[in-house]
Amino acid sequence: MRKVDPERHDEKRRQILQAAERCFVRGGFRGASTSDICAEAGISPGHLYHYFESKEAIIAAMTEIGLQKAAARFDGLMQKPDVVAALLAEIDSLRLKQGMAGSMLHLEVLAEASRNPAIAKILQHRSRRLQQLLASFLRKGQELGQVDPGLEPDAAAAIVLNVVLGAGSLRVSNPHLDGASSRAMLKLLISRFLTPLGMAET
Amino acid sequence: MRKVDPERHDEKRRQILQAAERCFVRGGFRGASTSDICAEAGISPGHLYHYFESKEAIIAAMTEIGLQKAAARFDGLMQKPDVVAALLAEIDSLRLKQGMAGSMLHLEVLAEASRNPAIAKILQHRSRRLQQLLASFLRKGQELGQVDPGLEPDAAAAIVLNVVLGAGSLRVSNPHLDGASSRAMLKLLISRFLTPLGMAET
Amino acid sequence: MRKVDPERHDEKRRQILQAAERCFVRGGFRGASTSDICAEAGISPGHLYHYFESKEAIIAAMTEIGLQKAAARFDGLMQKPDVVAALLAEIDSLRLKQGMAGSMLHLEVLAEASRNPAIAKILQHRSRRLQQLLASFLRKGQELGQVDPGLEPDAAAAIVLNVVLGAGSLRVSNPHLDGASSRAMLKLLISRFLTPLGMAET
Amino acid sequence: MRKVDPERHDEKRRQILQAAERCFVRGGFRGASTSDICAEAGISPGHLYHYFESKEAIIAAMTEIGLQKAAARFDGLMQKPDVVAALLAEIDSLRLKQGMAGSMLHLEVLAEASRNPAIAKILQHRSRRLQQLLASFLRKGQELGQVDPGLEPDAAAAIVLNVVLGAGSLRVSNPHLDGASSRAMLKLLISRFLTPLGMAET
DNA sequence: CATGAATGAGCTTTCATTCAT
DNA sequence: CATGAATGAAAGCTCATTCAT
Repeated sequence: MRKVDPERHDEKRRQILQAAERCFVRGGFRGASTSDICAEAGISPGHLYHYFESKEAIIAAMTEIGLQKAAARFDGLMQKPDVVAALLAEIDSLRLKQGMAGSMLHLEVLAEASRNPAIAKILQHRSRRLQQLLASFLRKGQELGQVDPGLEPDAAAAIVLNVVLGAGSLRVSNPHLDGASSRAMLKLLISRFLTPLGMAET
Repeated sequence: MRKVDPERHDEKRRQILQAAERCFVRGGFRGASTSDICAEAGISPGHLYHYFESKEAIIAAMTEIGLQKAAARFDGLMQKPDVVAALLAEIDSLRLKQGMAGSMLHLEVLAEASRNPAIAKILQHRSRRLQQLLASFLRKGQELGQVDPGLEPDAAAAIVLNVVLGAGSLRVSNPHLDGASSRAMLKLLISRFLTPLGMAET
Repeated sequence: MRKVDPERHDEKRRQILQAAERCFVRGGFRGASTSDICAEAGISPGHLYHYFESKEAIIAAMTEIGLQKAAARFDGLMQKPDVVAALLAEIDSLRLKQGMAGSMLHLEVLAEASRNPAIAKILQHRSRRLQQLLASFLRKGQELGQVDPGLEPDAAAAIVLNVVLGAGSLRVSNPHLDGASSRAMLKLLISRFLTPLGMAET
Repeated sequence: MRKVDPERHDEKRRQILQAAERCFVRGGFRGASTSDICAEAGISPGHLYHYFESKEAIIAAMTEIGLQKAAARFDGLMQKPDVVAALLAEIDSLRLKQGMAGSMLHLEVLAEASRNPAIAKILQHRSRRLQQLLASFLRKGQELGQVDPGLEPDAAAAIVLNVVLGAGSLRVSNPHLDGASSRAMLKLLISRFLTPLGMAET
């Protein structure tokens, strides 16, 4: 005799977010209309507002989720013994798993954040967390002699994150590019940046 | 009964594009209306269509111009004796000169291209040119022993270009970041990537 | 298997009407949504329709109640010995007790009635009752020599009622007006209108 | 070769306001949609916003115009020799000329002003002007011995104005009322209020 | 009795584009 | 060349009401 079923509510929210994601991938944040999202989610136009206060709230929720997922992945990395190798492996998996969708949405988030303060705040907050995670990861690597101790961990983490997350746009400007070789090149870039000078190259 | 003066026409086009740029920086491609652009350019709403077929044509023209400018800058680099040093200097000047505007517009172009085939085509065409330019530049560096001969020039050029152009989004996700130190970090990243293994670090 | 308890039902109806009144004072009949009313009454949106057929039924019920209350007050006046004095005292208490709420709602009722036949009917029916009450009151005053015998009681009652009930709008168009002095002025107006010509002024 | 024709623009604005007035009389400020107004004015839905910033701007403009017209009428009164007689004559003409429309709109304005600060401001500003006009009118009457010198002109003006403007709602709550006799009653009310005590009644 | 998910029409407003002047 | 009036589709959002549970 439960009055409210918060599980069902959350489940529906998740479904709507997934529908929204598909629409946003197709047309971007501005290009996808709330009607599109409702149609994709199989609900009526007004009902969307039972679950989200506004279209912007959907964008915000999706931004949050996207970056939370990324953080969860990095959390997993912290357990691996070889820091640099783990990071390089991560590059491979990042690119493969999310396909185009993730990259495109990340571009959308960046573009939106550059003029929408609410989204900017979420992006910055989550980015900071990711960087702190990566920085502590790098520090561990420095202690183990796997990462160049001369690198300031926080600034290095910011740069590495930006490069890795920005790699998705390679496909946009160079669709003809060979995925494997550009991924290899990217790993080489990161590897040379982080590896202590005296060490041999993989 | 003066004929259409093609110079005046082009001059006006340029003015409108500059006005459009200001509007797009403020609100993005979708967020800026043609009326905004007309107001900014000091012309009437209808008159815009004497100079551009559609709003998309404006976006296309601006994408072209933006990438042409970047190409022109790289052209200049080709004259410098030390290839890597020139590239690093370029990173500094890139960031300083265009400020936020350039980065934000580049994000817009990428986001737009990821779902608008017309813009994608322009972006890809111009990117290819830029990469060819940079690749031949790298090849020259390899001949002079300034660039690691093991790097495949085309793939390396793509990666380097992506990293440099994507650096603008650092400011979006990390507004608090110290510009100088992140610029230094970025230069170190590029330098370690390109420099032959045996050479000392700057 | 308890039957529907009509007392509980009526009690709930009253609670909802009170909640509705608060909402209508804030935003007017059109400006307050049924959801607002439900939230204010602490019930779920659907449950409202167990107590009222429609939003208009709530408005109608409130119109009825408001005018019934006014009638009850006038009923009390009928017992007082000095007719005009009782009426003037009533003016004071009317203004003080209902504050802004009563006036604003009366304005809403008038505005709504001017285009909603159902509400108009209620308003007219209840107004007629009030006027008959006041008219018989005036007749009594005429018999006692306290009210000018030359005044036709029904028409005079209509005018006096309109003036008194309309006084609430003074605060809307003149918020800076001194309440006491305008009340005094209003009492003078009514007093001079009703008092027989030969009699001295209070 | 005039570029803009402000006359045409103003003429169109006036036409739209007239169309809006008809719609507002029918359904009130909230009940009439912008689409209704556009249809009534014979323009497309979007084009309304060429002439008015928002629906509220239309309401505001109409409020202004309505009260300006009232002020213009009162201005005319200032010329008449017998102050009270002129005012009474005005009551007759007021009621006849504007028919139901004026009264209903005035009710709308009052109801709207009671919760919309922007409209309240306009109403209060214009009301103040009207009252100052009427007050100076009354002062003149006092000098000429036509108005009771004991009345404080400003407060008296506020009351008289409220009674006269509020008379329109008589028709709403008493549609069956005889216009002539209630008008006579109203004039008697005003006359007894203003006339010096010693003077005979008309 | 009571909930809140669900509907769908309708709201105000924006905007790229066209066209008579 | 240039204007700005005009269009009409579509946007995000609200709301009275219904209904399965």
